[in-house]
Amino acid sequence: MPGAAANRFPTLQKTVLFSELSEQELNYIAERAVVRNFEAGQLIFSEGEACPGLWIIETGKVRIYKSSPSGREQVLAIEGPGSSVAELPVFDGGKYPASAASVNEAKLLFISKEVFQSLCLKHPEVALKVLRIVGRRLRGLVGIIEELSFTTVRHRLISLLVRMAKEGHRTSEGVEITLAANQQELAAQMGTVRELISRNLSRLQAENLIQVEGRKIVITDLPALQEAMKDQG
Amino acid sequence: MPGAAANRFPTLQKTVLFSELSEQELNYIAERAVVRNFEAGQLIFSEGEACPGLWIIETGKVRIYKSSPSGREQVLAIEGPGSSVAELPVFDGGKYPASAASVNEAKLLFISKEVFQSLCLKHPEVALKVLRIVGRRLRGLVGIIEELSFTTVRHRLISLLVRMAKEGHRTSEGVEITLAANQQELAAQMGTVRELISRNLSRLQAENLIQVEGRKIVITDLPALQEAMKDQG
DNA sequence: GCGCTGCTGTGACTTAAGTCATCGTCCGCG
DNA sequence: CGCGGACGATGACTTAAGTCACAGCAGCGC
Repeated sequence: MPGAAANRFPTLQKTVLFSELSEQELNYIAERAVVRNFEAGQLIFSEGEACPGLWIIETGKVRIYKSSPSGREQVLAIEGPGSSVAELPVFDGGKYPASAASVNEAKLLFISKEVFQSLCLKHPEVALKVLRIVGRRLRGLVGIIEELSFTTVRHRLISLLVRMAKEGHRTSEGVEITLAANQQELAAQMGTVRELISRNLSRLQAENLIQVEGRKIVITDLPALQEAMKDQG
Repeated sequence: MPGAAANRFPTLQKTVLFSELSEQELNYIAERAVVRNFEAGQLIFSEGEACPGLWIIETGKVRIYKSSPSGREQVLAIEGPGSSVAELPVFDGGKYPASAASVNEAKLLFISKEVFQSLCLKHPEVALKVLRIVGRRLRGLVGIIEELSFTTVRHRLISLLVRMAKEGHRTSEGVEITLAANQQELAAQMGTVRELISRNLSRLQAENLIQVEGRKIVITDLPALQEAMKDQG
């Protein structure tokens, strides 16, 4: 099936993990990878399951999260095309530490851990790449811990808005940004509940720092918003 | 200095990371490693500093932690002899994501990232070992996030006591354990403040679940203690 | 013994977080 | 048009977390 392999080729090449491999090696992987399609919100794997291999995202976004017995969720990361998911449990032989689900419609490649491990042994650069990626992931987790442990929901929300402001577009009123998700999801991303998102947005609006119109938010006073973040560090 | 190298040899051999290397290779590393001694509580590196290499613990314990502007601390991990510290930032070229300090008197080996990276390229098994260790670390961090995000201080404290109970020794009164650190440090390990540790210990005692005598704690009713953990999710 | 220091216990209080219930609005669909 | 579902706002309340201040008590040095 060289045809099928050729189809997957462009994705693999774009994948950070494999960017330095030769065409031949990419084909080797492509022939051994399995494609799977997921519809929006579909579960990819669950926390606690044995981990048979790793996933490469071809299209769509994937949400990696923990859920509590009481139904609350904490998002650990959201990954997009070219990223890999579950690189790590592949190596220590343990279970998945968290669950993953597609955010929207998504197409993923699955690579068994045997194939991947032998690839790492043959091409040590790949292993180093994995380490680099995992490094980024670890930084992300440490950041979450820092926020959970030291800051308030208000602080985390402002922090998100300020980060988004960098990519929003300026208007005469201020910087305009659009929330990518509903409040339930935002809450999961900052480890709290929906109501607190709603309340804090209202409060920021009452303080004349932002203007909320549905998911569109105009940051009317960015400097003051950043200042408000420092207040209760 | 073959003599100096020989001195470091036993440690390297015991190090999880290098357990599969030949004597020759261990010597290669030993000759390029630098020994450094730290007194109790001394800073090894600070969050945000550039990361010139990784550390191997020969003796003593090392505390990896984040600190907040207001002075609070959150412990991410405590590592003992044979463990490595800062394996990860070595690879992605970034800064240290957290700080590290010796808990007690400690002796560490320092290996520059150049030496270590070339070692990984020459011996892919080492890279896989690193990945395995990093996997464990990542699980630890995810566990902290889960606790911070879903549970109360009371829950975390009970959880710690129950874990320690496995290694405590039985008496006629119950299982006896000894806290390894003062309350300030316990608080840092569970991401809270000293007062809450004190209060929660008192409360558990008032509920007849434990008996506190300084740092010695007798768990008089282990099953009930475990039950109390389930109560508030 | 005296005073210093580090550690702990606790009261009194403030504030953040979370829960529960309710209501309104928008939107799609039969 | 009217119904239902998803989403968001919000009031009322409970509880956990954190802050501040202070007191008590071992242990140590002089």
